[in-house]
Amino acid sequence: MREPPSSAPEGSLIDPEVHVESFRQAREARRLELVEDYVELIADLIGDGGEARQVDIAARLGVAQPTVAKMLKRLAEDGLVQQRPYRGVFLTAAGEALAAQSRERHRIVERFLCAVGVSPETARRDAEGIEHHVSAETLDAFRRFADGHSDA
Amino acid sequence: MREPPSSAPEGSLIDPEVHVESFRQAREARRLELVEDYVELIADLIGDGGEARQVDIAARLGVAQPTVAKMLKRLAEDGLVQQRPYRGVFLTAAGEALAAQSRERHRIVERFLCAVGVSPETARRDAEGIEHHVSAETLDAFRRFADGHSDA
DNA sequence: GCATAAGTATAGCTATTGCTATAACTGCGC
DNA sequence: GCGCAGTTATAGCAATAGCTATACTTATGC
Repeated sequence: MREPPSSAPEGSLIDPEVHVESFRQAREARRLELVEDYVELIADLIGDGGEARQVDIAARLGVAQPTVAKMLKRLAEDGLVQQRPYRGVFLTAAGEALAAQSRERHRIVERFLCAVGVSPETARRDAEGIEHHVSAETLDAFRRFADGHSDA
Repeated sequence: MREPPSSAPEGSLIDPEVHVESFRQAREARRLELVEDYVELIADLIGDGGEARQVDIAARLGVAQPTVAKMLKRLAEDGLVQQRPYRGVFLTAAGEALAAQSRERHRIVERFLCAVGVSPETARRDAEGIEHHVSAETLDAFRRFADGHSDA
């Protein structure tokens, strides 16, 4: 009692393959969000005070210290950070690279939001979530726009 | 060997409370993402073909059918959908409301991305992830911008 | 140098979201 | 009305990300 949807979609539904790909991309981004947040924050903490302690990371992220410890173990397995027991945590070359990239993207998104009229506080908070879902092409458009409207 | 960070932040670090709040908001958004995606998709499927079957939802989302079944049970517990065993799934009034809101937000974000010069395909894919992290204020800015540049 | 405070590690729990495999049910053809 | 194909339900597993409680290590003060 269902006609094959081969030719004419009768509603607002888009191509299933595109749909799947969009969701797949969103899931993938969600998986990487936390990793990027951690690496970005560790880079900031090291840049600010010379070291990144678990308690500081936990306080910044708003989570408990064991949660951070577990995550750092995973980041170490992924080769992004290096940790010495009971000592601080450092970024590997790969970690530095990812942090730099994340920070740059974050900065562009935040600046862009301000450029389109969002208040600085909201821009900062929304950028934290949006940055992970911005593709290279969109980031490029954001950068161009922000550059062109930096003082409007 | 660490001075108290009471007065002057010497690096690029923002106020810890703001930091925590940003991450908390991002985590909260992440928790709601899936729910909104499901409800939005169910509304689309019903609007398109009159019914939303688990296999169709699974095919669109790119996940397995049992994953959908489990999620629908949760949505039913949350009062967003109503399901009859071995029959289709329907949206409750609350589900309809959430779907309408999600769809509207999705539409605005996608339209906005196109307005700033992103290609339609990329706009569609990025919107799927971005929409969940856009606050009311930012959405308003997006809408204003898209309305003013609909044909530029 | 020893006690205490601060920071880190570990154990064990929960919830979420994905999977595969398989059982149960519906509806259709014949 | 029986069987088979399609659909849904259920069971059980894994990974992730959070938590509390507690043990361990380091560093500091005296």
